[in-house]
Amino acid sequence: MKINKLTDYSIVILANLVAKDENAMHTAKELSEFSEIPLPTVTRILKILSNKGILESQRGAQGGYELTKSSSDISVAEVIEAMEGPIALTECASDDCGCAFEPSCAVGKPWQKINKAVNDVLQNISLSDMTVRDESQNLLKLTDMKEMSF
Amino acid sequence: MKINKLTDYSIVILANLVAKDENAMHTAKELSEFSEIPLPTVTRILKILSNKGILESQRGAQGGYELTKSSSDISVAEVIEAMEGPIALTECASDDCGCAFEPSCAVGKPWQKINKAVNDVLQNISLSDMTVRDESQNLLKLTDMKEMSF
DNA sequence: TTTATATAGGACTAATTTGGTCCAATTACC
DNA sequence: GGTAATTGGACCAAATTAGTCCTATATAAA
Repeated sequence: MKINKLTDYSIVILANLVAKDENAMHTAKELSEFSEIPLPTVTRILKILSNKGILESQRGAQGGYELTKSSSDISVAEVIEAMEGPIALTECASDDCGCAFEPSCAVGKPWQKINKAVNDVLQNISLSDMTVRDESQNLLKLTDMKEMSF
Repeated sequence: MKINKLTDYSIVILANLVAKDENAMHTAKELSEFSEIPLPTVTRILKILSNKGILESQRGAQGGYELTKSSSDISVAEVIEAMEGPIALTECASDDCGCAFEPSCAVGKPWQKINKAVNDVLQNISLSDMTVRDESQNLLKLTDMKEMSF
């Protein structure tokens, strides 16, 4: 029932990218320092997001990553799907399960309803919504989150 | 983003219990055979559900488990929470996170909104809704679900 | 053209979580 | 007392996830 740690990180990283400058390029190193997440982990996440089309990458000097569209047009659902595949609470619960049993599936329909509803929730919150600054202009860092747990 | 297998099982087991006879006692053995889930796993799940107050247990001969309330009064959220704790997509995202950073938490609020919405969805589907029979009166068995995946 | 800077892709290991099983103890009915 | 059933806990195996590292490739600037 929880999203993966990497997925959690990815949203923190993206929110920080938006907070810094949504329209600029940012290197992995920069985002790593900013988010206080180890560089190898950050690069791995950025590669995934880039492959899935949420970020655009440019190699070489002056390269880096930038959003492919406005932060208000990127939903949390999109990011979660990029990181961990289709959003579904159970294995056999996606709309296009495609299995032979689907037409007569007894449990499928309720789960499909549930999944659709959960999906809707996540579709309707954008990266921009997730990017919040407090008064002191401190941006979200991972250490905050660690200390905040429990 | 997925519920645990055990949680998935637990809903199948409960749905089958409801389907058989919502107001009767059922032994672990009976539910195991009916759901085609191995007995040790079923007993483990029933113990958890019993500890969390969703089922009432009676030991000894003629004992077994029965629902503590009507299946239409038991939400899917309740079952998921019993099996795997509070429903929250991230660690630090429950309403009563209780940590020192909460008042100034930059990312908390959006996640809390998301979690609340997801919770609402799951609160509004009952065990009774999950118990569906097809025309041929065949009840849900685990084998169906296995074969249905992919 | 060389050098420094970045990402790309993939392999690999370690850590954690989850699933599944089993045993000894307890309770209740007949 | 014997049988049928749950209880609690320990335990191992399997699967997933997190995290790191290495080599290749691309680009910009000196």
